[in-house]
Parts: sequence; structure tokens; C-alpha cells
Amino acid sequence: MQQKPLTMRDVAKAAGVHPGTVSRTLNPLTRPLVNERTAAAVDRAARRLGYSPNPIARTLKTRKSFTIGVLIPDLTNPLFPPLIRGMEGVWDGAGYTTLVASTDGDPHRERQRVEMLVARQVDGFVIATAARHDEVVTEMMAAGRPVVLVNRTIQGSGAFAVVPDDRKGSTLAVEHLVALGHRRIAHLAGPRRLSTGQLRWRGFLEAMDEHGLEVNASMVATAEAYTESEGVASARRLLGAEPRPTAIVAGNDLLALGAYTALAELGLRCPEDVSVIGFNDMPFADRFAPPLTTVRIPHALIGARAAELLLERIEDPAATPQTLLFEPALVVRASTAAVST
Amino acid sequence: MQQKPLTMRDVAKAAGVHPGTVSRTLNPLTRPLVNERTAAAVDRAARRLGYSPNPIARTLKTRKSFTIGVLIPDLTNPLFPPLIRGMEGVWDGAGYTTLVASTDGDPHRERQRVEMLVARQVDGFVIATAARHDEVVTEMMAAGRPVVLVNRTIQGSGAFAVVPDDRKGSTLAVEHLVALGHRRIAHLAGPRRLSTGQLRWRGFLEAMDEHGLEVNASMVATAEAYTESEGVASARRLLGAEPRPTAIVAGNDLLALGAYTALAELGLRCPEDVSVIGFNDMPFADRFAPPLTTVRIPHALIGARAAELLLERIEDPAATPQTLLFEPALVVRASTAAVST
DNA sequence: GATCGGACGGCACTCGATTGCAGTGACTAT
DNA sequence: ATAGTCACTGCAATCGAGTGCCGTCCGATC
Repeated sequence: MQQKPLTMRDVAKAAGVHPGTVSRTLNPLTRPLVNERTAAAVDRAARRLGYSPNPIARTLKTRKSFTIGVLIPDLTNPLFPPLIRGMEGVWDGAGYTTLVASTDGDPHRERQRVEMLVARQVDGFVIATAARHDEVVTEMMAAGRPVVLVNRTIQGSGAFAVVPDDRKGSTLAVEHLVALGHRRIAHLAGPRRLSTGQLRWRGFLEAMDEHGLEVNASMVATAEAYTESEGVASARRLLGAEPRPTAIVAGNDLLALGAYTALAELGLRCPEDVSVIGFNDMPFADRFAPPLTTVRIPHALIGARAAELLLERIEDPAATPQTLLFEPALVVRASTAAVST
Repeated sequence: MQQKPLTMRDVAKAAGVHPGTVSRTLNPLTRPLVNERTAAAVDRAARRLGYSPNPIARTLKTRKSFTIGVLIPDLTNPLFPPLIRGMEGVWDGAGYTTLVASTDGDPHRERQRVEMLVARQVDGFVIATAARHDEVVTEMMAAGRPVVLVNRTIQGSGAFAVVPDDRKGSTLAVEHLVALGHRRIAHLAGPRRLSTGQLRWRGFLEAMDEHGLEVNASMVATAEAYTESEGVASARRLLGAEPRPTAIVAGNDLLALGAYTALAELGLRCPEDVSVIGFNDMPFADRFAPPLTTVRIPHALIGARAAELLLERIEDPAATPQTLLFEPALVVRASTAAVST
């Protein structure tokens, strides 16, 4: 709340010492270098004047900004706010500030945002926008920048990542439906170029195979993006097949919502005619009509863990890459029911 | 994407000029001062080396960071992402970066976040957390910092603010219910210390009066915060009254959702037994069970307009304060119905 | 009482870009 | 030919904090 810029020289003058000494006393690492009594005097002067150091100047000199860049596709996707809160929680405690940038899924814009963040000297990145083959991410890692991937990861290893166990999630979904007597189960898949789309699809196929259930081409539709409107379009294709599936496993909750719409268009009821399962357990999923059965992913936890991992990576550039897998859990609500014969 | 820091001196050396000349060339305002041919040479050198200026150093010298601080209560409240996207849209175009800070409604934390933003030399603030009597905001304005209030405003004038016409919104809600034959209409109010809580309440009382409808004490319950759980608690009180209200006007959608829960607890149906109206038209309000009738507020627009206003204020410190009122609109869905006699 | 060692803190340069001031050279006017 | 003007551009200080180097002063030691 200071009006006129208060600098180290002011504190130095007030304490009757040299600015360099002030710097040393205020920095915990160099503090031992200065006499306890002078240090106390400096502290007193600083407190009295209400001095607080200028992070900009500090960054210029030390190249450390105590800022972290977070790349997400779109803030209005309800999946991301909890993720971000999870991260902010740990960074706040460590004195870091969070700088969030939206890319809208546009690689050009993504690159531009990254350049902005680099220019602002962020100390590291959390990336929630990674495609399986992601040029920008690969370049950043090659350049030695601290990067942690969340939610989505890239093909191959060597990256730090904190992601849900997507295959497992699909297994949970399929098993639940099979237990309810479903056999014609369709998959409303997310984009194949994202790890979530790919792995949930793979997991779906494997689980179906496990149960001796056949999956022909008309039982899988792939959405171009994780949006309601894409969900509607793909669900229409699924529901046009003969015989019609009795259940749909959607790649995420927004796609599931799209399926709701497609069902309504056709005069079909959920869950009486067709069961639907989502993915993520987004906020208010329990409020939908009908309340959505979905695979819950602990986003706040994933965010927090990613934040910690990044901090470790920043402090130790030689840290070995690791990908952390989080267990999903099935949340049964009212969008799934026993198959009606 | 540069690895080694590339500075103006490097460009200067490559172009065979002095760093100062490079600075003048690259700054559009001072560009006319330099000879066209040397300017072209500098441009070429800069492009060839892939130089981009260091915003940190620039900020240190010019005290302008091209960063704007946004204060919100909580990112996971679905009301805020659209607001933020609206602002980012205009700032991106003007070369500003957005720094979002969550306060969780805690004044202590709010003050601390503001100090962080001030230290980072943000050029201005958008504040969505203002209470009607807000010390922090008042101090900031007194200190001459560019501030624009969104969604919530403070008591008295002299502030820049972009807010919905809350009284009007309440009027819309009451009129809709009256038209459906309701007479015992209750208000599930938001906190009185926020302008939204206060004005929507006032608007409710005025509209009821307008229609010759009485409002006794048991017809208004005030929630301590805009949360579902607070909504449940207050709605219980409302529904315990005798005779029971046939309709509830909630101070926002989250409170309305709380009312849904309270109704379900009592075995009452919405809208057959009690109609409910929300406020905001938050994302997915059309997906709830039942789809929520609500007063829509154009948040993205409000955000965009606030962003523009702040930019004007930053460029012209003498700009005169103004508060912009945005028209709400009633969105009728399925949570309201004609009163059942 | 002279020497040595260590603790302390002052000095001055650095980070990268901006900018007031002054100097250079060309060109014009008288 | 000399002064005066103008257009450029180089120089150096500056923003605020961090830090290597060195001098000073103290006490301890023989």
C-alpha cells in the first residue's frame, strides 16, 4: 500500500548502514554474514518504514521470479478451476505466484503464451494442454525448462506428469455397465490426439474385450473436442446405429451432457432407454437431469501434487522425471440403470 | 524460446550501433527519432537474432508492467471464469497480461494479495470482491491506484464500477412469479454487506410492495455467503414458516441450488409445490433438475467493459468515475410454474 | 607488542532497458 | 568562410536489489 517507492537505500539510511548490508540481512541465506546487532537494527528500520523489497528488481538480478506459469485450454471448462486451486494452495505457501494463460486449444496461441511466460521469467510451467505429440512441450523440455504435465501427458517418457489412470477409469465404467446387464455398450470418445482421449478409448476396448463383448465400428464415435456440441454430434452417430446401444461411456462429462441432448432429441430417456457414464465428475454433475454417473478424478489433488513436483524439479534440475498416476473412482448416480430387456 | 538471455547489447553489436539506439528503434514512440536506414538495420538484426525485450528490466525502469491484477473471491465459483475471459479478451489485444488472485472472501488475505500485486507493479486492478464498506478498496482509491469494481460495488460514489442492475433483476423475478399467480413469495437473500445482496433484497421488497404483496419477517432469510450449504440452511428457515411460501427468489444460483436440496429434504417438489428463481444464469443452469429459471447477467460483457474502462482510467488518471449498469434478463425454464391452489 | 585470523560491512559493479544530455557531422545561410 | 541549425546517435546515469572483493577493526596468540 506504499505510495512512494521505498527502497533499500532508505532502510540503509535509517539504520545507518550500507544498502549492501540491508540486502544481506533481509536475505535469510546471507543473513548469517551480518552481525546480529546490526541485523536487528536493520529489521527494526525496515519494519518501521514498512519496507518490502521490489520483486521486479530482484528478478532482474537473480533471474528468479517466484512466478509459475500455468497453461490451460479454457478457464470456463469447469474441470480447470479445481485443478488451479489445488496448485495455488501449495505455491502460495512457498511464496510463488501463479500466472494462468488460456490457449483455447490453439497451438499458435499456445506458443505465443509460452513466449510471454518465458519473457516474464517464470520459474516453471504446469501444462494442461499437452497433445500426445506436442511440439511446444518437447521444445520446452529440450530447452531444460522445468515442466510438469497435468491431466494430459505426452507420448513416450522423460516428462514429469501427474495424470489420472485413464484406462482404469474406463474399466470401472464398463464393469459397472456390464454388472447392470448391458452388452451393447458404445464409446463416445475424446480426441485421439490427447492422451485422455487415447487412453480412455484403449481402456474401453480392453475392458470390453475382457468381458467378451464385441465392439464394431459403429460403437465408437470420436469427438473433435471436449465440448457439449461435439458430444451431441457424435452421440447422434452412435444412436443412429442398428441395433442401438443400451449404454454410452463418454470421454468426459461435457460429452456426456451432449449425449443427454442427443437422447432428448430422439425422444429417448436416460437411463430407462440408454445409460450414460461421464468422466471427471465435474462440479454440479450431481445436479444434472439425471444426476450423472461418472468416473471421478481428484483434480484438486492432482493439481497439488503437480505443484509440489514442479517445485522439486525447480530446486533440483537433475531430478529424474516421473509420472504419477491417480486412481479414479466410480460415482454411481442416476444416469445408469439395469438394461431393460 | 531462447536459451541464453539475448540482450539489447547483442542486437546493438550486430547492427553496429549503440544499445540506446536499439531501444529507441524498438519503441514505436521514439522510433521517429532514429534514421530510417539505421532503424531498418536494427530491425533486421533483431529479427535475425530472434531478440525480444525483457519486460522485467523494462518494468524496473518505467514502472509500468503491462500487467493487471484481478481480485476474485474464488475461482471455482462458476460465475467468475466467464467474467475473467471477458476481461482477458480485451487486455490481450492491448498487450496486457492478467494476474488473477483469489481471496476466499477473507479480508486479511485480500489485503495480502493486494500487497503482492502492488509489489509486482500491476498497472491497475479489477476487483470482484468488494464489500459495500470496503476498507481495502477505499484505501486503494485514496492512494490513486486505478481500480474498477465489477459485479459488486461499494457504497457511495466516486468509484469506477461495472455492475448488473440488481434491483431490476429482482423486479423481473417477482413479476414473473406474480404473473404465475404467486402471492406468498419468499426471498433467500445474499449477504447484506455485499451490494448484490443488498440491492437484490431492496429490489425484492420494492417489487413486492408494488404489487401490494406483504412481506413479513419470516419471508426473508439472509445467507452468510453465496454457497450451496448456506442456501440449504436459509431455505430450511423459509420453508418452515406457516403458511409456507409458494415461491422463492434466491440471491444467486448457488443459493437456489441450496433451496433445491432443502425442498428435497422436506419431500417437496419444484416447481409443483414451490417455484424457485435464481440469479446469474451460471453455466449449466439449464442442465439442473429442474432446469433453473434465473435472472441472466451478461458476465462476459461486464468483464469486457470493465477491462476497457480500466484501460481508459490507466491512460487518463483524471478520468471521471462512472458506474455502468447492465440490464439483466429473465430466463424462464422449468423451476417455476403457476401456483397450485 | 607485533602478528595473524576472522568477522564485519563498505564499495562498486551487475542485471537489461530507458532516457536526458551532449557531441558529431552535414548542410544552410550570410 | 564562419556561424547557426538540424538530425541523429553515442554516452552515461538510472531503476532497485544482489554480490564478489577488499579494507578495517577487533581480539587472540606467542
